[in-house]
Amino acid sequence: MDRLDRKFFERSATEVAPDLLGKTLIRKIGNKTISGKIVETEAYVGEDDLACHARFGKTERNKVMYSRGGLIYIYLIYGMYYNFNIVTAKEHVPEAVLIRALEPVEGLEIAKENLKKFGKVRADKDFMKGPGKLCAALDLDKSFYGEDITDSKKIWIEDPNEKPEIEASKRIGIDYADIYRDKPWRYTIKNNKFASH
DNA sequence: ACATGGATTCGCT
DNA sequence: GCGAATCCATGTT
Repeated sequence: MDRLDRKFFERSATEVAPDLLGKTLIRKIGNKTISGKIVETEAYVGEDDLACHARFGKTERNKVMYSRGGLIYIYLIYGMYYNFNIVTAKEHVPEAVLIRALEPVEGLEIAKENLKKFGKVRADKDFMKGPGKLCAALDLDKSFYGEDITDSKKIWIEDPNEKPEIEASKRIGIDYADIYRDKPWRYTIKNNKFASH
C-alpha cells in the first residue's frame, strides 16, 4: 500500500480531515505493529477559527502548526491526556486535523498493554475511541511532537483505497468558540460503531 | 505571582 | 449528569 505523502497533507484541513476517513494509521514499536482504520477526525482551521489553538497566534506549544503539512502536533490536554493531530496546509498556515477514533485492526493485545501501562483509562472496550485513549493505546507522547508522518519509521498512514460514506457534524468540546462552535468540521464514517456518539 | 479553564475520561449519583 | 485528576497557556494583580 502507498503511504500518504506531503501533497496529501498540504491541503486545507477541511479537505484532509474527511479524506483521512477509511485510511490506515500504522504504528511500529520495535518489531511490533499496531494499526487501525481512521473513523473520526476534526479540522482546526487557522487563527480565525476560535476553537483552534492558533487563535492567539504562534506559541511555544502550537508553533509546529505553522510548518508545512505532514508534521505531527501532539499536546497534553487537561493535564493528563495527549491529543494527536496532523498539521495540514502550507507553511505559515496554522491548520491541523485531530484524529479522534480508530477501528482496531492489528496489534490489539499490544494496544491494551499500552493502555494498562498508561493507567487512568479502561483497557477493556472501545480502546481506540476518543483522542486521549487513542494516544495511550498507540503509546504516543510529547516525543512525537514535530515528527514527519510522511517520513517516520515509527508512524505513518496508508491508503487502502476505500471510499467510505462520510458524515459531517459539530466538533466536540469547544462550546467557547462562538460562531465556530457550530461549524460542521467533525467527520465520521457513517454508521461506524467505533466513532463516538 | 496567581487564577482560570481547556480539542478528556472515568466512576459515582 | 457531575466532580476529580492535574499540565500548560493566557490574562490579571
